[in-house]
Amino acid sequence: MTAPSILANIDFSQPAASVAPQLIGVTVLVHGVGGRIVEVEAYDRDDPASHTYNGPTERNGAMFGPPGHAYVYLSHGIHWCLNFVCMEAGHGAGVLIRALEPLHGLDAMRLRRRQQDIRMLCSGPGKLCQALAVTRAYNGLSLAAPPFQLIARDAEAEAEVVSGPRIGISRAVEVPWRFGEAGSKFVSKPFR
DNA sequence: TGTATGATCGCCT
DNA sequence: GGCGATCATACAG
Repeated sequence: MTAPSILANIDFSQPAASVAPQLIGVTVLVHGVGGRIVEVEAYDRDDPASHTYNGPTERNGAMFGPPGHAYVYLSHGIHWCLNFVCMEAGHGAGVLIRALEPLHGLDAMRLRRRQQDIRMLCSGPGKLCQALAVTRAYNGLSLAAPPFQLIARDAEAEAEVVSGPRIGISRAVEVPWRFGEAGSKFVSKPFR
């Protein structure tokens, strides 16, 4: 059958802007290292700021694959960025994972980041990929199987989600598709 | 506290 | 050949 699109109680076959706020509070681990998601951004096919806006290419191919998989790309020739693919296969939407609250494997993260301050380990898309050792090798992999592990957020501890404009883009600047946990000290930039 | 800038490379025009 | 879904450092105030 088709790949599972429901992971950690989240249906990844929904639009990215619907999936994104639900991801706040979900724990993501790579080889057992990671933490709670506290900041994400949604990108859709009909979105001038999305890599998929102009259709499938070799780089963005994973986002046109099945939902619940990873899309990993290199930013500015330096930093890797991790996305979760949304909607049905062939659509081209995803959610950029921008920041985590580090919980598991802190020693490994500190070594990889060469940084002791816990707030500097995963407070940005490039930082968290370095902390979790995510590279192109993980592009297209299912989030339902190792090395990935998704853990649903605690139903009792519902996260309060706030939103605002996305960061570091030059088109569709005012679309409020950045989502974060209210009051979290681990986001890349505070929400206003 | 904030603005500016360099690093560095692959994708897309 | 231009330009990033970024980050760390170097300044200015």
